[in-house]
Amino acid sequence: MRATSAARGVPRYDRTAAAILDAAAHALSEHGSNANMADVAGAAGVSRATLYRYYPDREALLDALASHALAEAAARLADAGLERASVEDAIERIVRALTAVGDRYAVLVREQVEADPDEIERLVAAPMRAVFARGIESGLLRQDLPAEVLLELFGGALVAALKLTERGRLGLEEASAAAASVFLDGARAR
Amino acid sequence: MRATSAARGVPRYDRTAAAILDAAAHALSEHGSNANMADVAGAAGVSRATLYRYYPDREALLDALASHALAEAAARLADAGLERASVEDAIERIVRALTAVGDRYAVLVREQVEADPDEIERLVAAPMRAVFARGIESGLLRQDLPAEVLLELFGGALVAALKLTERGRLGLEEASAAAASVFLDGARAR
DNA sequence: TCTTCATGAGACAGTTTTGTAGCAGCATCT
DNA sequence: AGATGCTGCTACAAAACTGTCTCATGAAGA
Repeated sequence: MRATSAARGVPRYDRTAAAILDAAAHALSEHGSNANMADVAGAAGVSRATLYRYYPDREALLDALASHALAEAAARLADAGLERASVEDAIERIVRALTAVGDRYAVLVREQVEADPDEIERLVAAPMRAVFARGIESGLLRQDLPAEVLLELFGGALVAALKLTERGRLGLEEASAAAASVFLDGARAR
Repeated sequence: MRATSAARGVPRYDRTAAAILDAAAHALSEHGSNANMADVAGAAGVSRATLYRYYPDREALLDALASHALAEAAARLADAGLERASVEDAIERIVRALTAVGDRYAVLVREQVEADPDEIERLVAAPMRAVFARGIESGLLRQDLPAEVLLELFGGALVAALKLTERGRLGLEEASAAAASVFLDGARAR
């Protein structure tokens, strides 16, 4: 096929592909899964035909979007050096890392695209859960709730922070700080 | 006489309408907005034609569903006697009230149906915000965050509780208690 | 300048979903 | 039993969306 040879040699292809993906992420997180391919194309500033040239069908687009977001989140989490930080620091770093991916994260959550559950677990959920487990074990975090539950509640706080920023109620920094602070205080052992 | 005739004269229609709405809520919260009218009809145990007889189009169904959920949530909140309870009690009662509406609330959130924003504000958001404002003013809750922000974070905890139950990770009671406890501790003044 | 190639525009078929309509069966109420 | 009216079934038209294809244009690269 032509696409493969083009993708191998030409940087241009990758560049526009990424641009489309970026715009698509934005469009989809606004309109939800209701968004057409036409809507996505429009948001990306390309024609519908071009969109289909880059992503053969809707599924391909969603998959690419999901793995892109996952990769970005994973990269930021990996850079955060969670293992070497205190639990409290680690939690704040997670908040900053994931709110930064915000837009794309929201897409993944709303739709149930769920790139590859195993990859999500390995690259995102596991490192976070490890932090919580460490906190529980060390006695910093309350021990009456399993790490899994804390993880979910933490996710709720994250989503809330994103909503606050989307709504312009707070800046990203303030919202992240508020979410981290409230969650941490709530999760801390007495 | 009038009351009984009103209750007995139209009951059939209203009863099936309510039954359809109930099944629709269930089907929609499972399949998301991807669910067809056919799916909804199937879930409700009626034919597609009958579904359309009760709700002329998709929008009418969603609207009815939204206002039904809103009414239920509002009723439970009103019954909770939030003004007469302590802030801590009030927050726990809100959690119980809203997680009970769970299913239908999830539908409203996932899609952006948003019944009537004014009604939501008046019947749900305002009473809750009043509790938070009272807590802030009385010094029970932290004063570095506006009630609006606490409200959003609280919403995040609520959604997390619903997810935990949907996933079978915790029972509704446990999940509600965990969410209330973590949020309350996090929102409490030091 | 000349070639190459991505792009936009638009037509097109196929599928899914929506909403309407008619008709016959059946349950409920009198 | 008889009348009313709700229901399911089926067919149908219209719309929305998807995915494919062709062709002319214009910009980037040799």
